[in-house]
Amino acid sequence: MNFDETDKNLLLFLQEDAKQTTKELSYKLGLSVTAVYERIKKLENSGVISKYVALLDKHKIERNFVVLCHVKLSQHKKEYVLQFEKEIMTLPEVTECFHVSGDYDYILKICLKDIADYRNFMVTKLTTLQHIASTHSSFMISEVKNTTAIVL
Amino acid sequence: MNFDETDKNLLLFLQEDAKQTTKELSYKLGLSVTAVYERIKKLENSGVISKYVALLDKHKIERNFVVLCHVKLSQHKKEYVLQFEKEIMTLPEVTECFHVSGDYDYILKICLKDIADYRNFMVTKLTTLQHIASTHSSFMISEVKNTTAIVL
DNA sequence: GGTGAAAACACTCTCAG
DNA sequence: CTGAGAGTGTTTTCACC
Repeated sequence: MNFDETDKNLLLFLQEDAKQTTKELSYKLGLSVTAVYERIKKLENSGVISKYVALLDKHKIERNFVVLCHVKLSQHKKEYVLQFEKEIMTLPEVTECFHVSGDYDYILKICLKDIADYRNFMVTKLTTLQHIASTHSSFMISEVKNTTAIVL
Repeated sequence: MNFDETDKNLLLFLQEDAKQTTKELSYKLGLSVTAVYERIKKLENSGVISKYVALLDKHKIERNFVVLCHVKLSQHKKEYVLQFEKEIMTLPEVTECFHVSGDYDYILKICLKDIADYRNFMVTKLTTLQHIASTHSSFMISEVKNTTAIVL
């Protein structure tokens, strides 16, 4: 798909605040309401905009103890990889899990209440998974930048 | 703040799809439109719901080359830390940056088009920052799980 | 806490140009 | 792309359980 400057600006506005009305956006973009409406529908229907979501304040819901956990598997057999990934999917504490290159196989982002919950999670959930060779956790000290928006 | 089961379900629904009407939500929750409306307003006004955003498909916008980069500073002087964080904030390619405990000081998530853009970013942007001792990058092979929703 | 209804308003969506 | 109109959802208030 091809994006002109108006599309790029529109996508940035919607990534910052999805509850703006087409009227507000039409003013910011210098277009008519209908023109903006049709551009948004095109971006939605083509799948460029995948979904609209509410973001929560991690402090207010007591999930601001964030851990980035590196995981290494004992073997890279297809069966082991698939089983590990399947089990990770079911853990609500794990909000992100990326299969990566390098010393470790996976990097997980885990959102918890405090270090007691972290200990509980590691002992009763993560380390009970099969085929894990080792893990290495980094605790988040502060969130320097954390955006869902991608600038085009 | 205190959340009952209805609030928890409501927050989950809104984290999955923020464009649902209060009518749809009232049906799913077994409440009246007014009751749902007032709960949502309360969650918005208290800051539990911090914002509503559009999420984009990284493949469709050609930013699906994701790198998780570990950065170590040469010294932890307050001045160096603040300068590094300030500069990171201005880089649009960096969508997330966490100050963490452990061997490295920061973990960054960087979204780019391809490995050529990665090379360019490292050479012309990241490694030109002051006070960086070392970096270690892991390329994302696959996204096992990537959600913005936190289950309460 | 909750319901249901009514009214005013704003927005979405379609259509002719 | 624009402007206008019809349809729909939002928002508020109210009496009441």
